[in-house]
Amino acid sequence: MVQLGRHFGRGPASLAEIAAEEDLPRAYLEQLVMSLRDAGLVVSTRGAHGGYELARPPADIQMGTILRALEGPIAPMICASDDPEHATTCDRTANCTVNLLWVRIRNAVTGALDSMTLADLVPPRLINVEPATSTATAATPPTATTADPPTLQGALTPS
Amino acid sequence: MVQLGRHFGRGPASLAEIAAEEDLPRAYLEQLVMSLRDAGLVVSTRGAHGGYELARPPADIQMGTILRALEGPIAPMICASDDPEHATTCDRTANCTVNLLWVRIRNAVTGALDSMTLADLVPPRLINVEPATSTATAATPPTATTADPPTLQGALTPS
DNA sequence: GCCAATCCCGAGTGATTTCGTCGGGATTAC
DNA sequence: GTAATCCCGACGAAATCACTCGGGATTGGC
Repeated sequence: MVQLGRHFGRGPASLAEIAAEEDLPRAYLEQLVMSLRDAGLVVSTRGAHGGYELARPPADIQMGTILRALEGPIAPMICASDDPEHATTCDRTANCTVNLLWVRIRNAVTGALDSMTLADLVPPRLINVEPATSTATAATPPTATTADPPTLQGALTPS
Repeated sequence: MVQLGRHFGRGPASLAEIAAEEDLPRAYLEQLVMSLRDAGLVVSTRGAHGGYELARPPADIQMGTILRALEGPIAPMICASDDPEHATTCDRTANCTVNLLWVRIRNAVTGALDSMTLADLVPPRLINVEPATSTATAATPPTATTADPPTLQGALTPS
């Protein structure tokens, strides 16, 4: 998750920590992270003070890779899967012209997905509301500390 | 459905006909077509010899319109809906940077969807069971181009 | 006028997926 | 040795999807 990206370079983060920050049930998060680990995206450290951290820098992790790890191959329809392994040809395939549409959509989605990396979604330095352990939040370069990067909000509302 | 497009100009087609051609349960098809009718995409004729037909020529019906009629607003996630009406801001919206990703994906999908019309999917004149070898393999002359509409902001990678 | 074909429409069902829980075992720092 | 943490399989609730049922309303043909 993005949370881990934010945490990159600071050692492993425990499930409890992430769950608290993300406001998700710990047990559920566990399942998700296991998938990510099986996909080689995160590495785990067992025992006390253990936790998870990214296997490689955020910029090297495409969002598509994450999604595929969590939800399987990208496929708007069964007949248009990302992964040839699961290309179950629906019985209609022969005369199903709509397939072309699905494939186009899938390409659009995978394109969008693979054109973004985790680094694109890790806020430069988003100061959380947590008042704990305040490390003098503003002690960073002048531009980076803005809480609302223009690029982010630009695409959000106007549709 | 594509079937109706194929039938365009030949008067109304009954549910029974379409169901037979599509190999779908009649009662189910009924539901789908009702949605399309409510959206003004098809018009119905009641009584004996009644049926459904397209409200306008296939080239004037975007696939996106069909999909929206059948499945509601395009939204990969609740926080990134097509329709501002249903823009339910998830409680995390404030610090959820992933939203940017979803919006991008949604734009990619809607772009792909709205760049195709029903006419693009109606086989020019597909001879049904005939093993016409000539059309078999080379059958994507017009569409094979990376027809990325400019609205897709270049997110599409050429496959 | 009657009948059959057809659309109209709301309610119900079963399978699948998604999200989430539970309980206990294994590993490691201190 | 003990507490923190990951590991892992199984279970359960809720939503969604694909589909069914049953009856009513409208219309063309006889």
